[in-house]
Amino acid sequence: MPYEAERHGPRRLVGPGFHRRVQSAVLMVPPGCVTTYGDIAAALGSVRIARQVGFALAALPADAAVPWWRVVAAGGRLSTAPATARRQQRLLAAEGVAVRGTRVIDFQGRRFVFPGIVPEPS
DNA sequence: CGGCTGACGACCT
DNA sequence: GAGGTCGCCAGCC
Repeated sequence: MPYEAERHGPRRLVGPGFHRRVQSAVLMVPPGCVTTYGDIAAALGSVRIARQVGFALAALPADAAVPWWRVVAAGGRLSTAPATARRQQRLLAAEGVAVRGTRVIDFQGRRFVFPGIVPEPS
């Protein structure tokens, strides 16, 4: 599936290669499901770059065609930035994903597992 | 090239 | 459960 943001012109696309790889991964997550920064990091090749995944999403423009709200922290917790967390909760609720406090209800059941996710080689 | 900045995650009180 | 510490590393000056 092509990268939807790409069709809207270069200005919508958050540039560098790493950011694009993160966005491609997020686009795989279907509505009503969630994934974690760590899972995306693992899908990209290293569980150690979970934090960079977060920064890449933070750099997204407001009009990016990327469902960033489906990405939560480990254990189904929402992001630590309060303003972001509120927006995220509202967007998740619109997809039928309930949140109590800062945690997704039934996180394991809602979790999207990336195909071919492999633990770090060396 | 070097320092700064963080939507994380694991672990500790 | 609710705080804090620390290692992690890609971008951007």
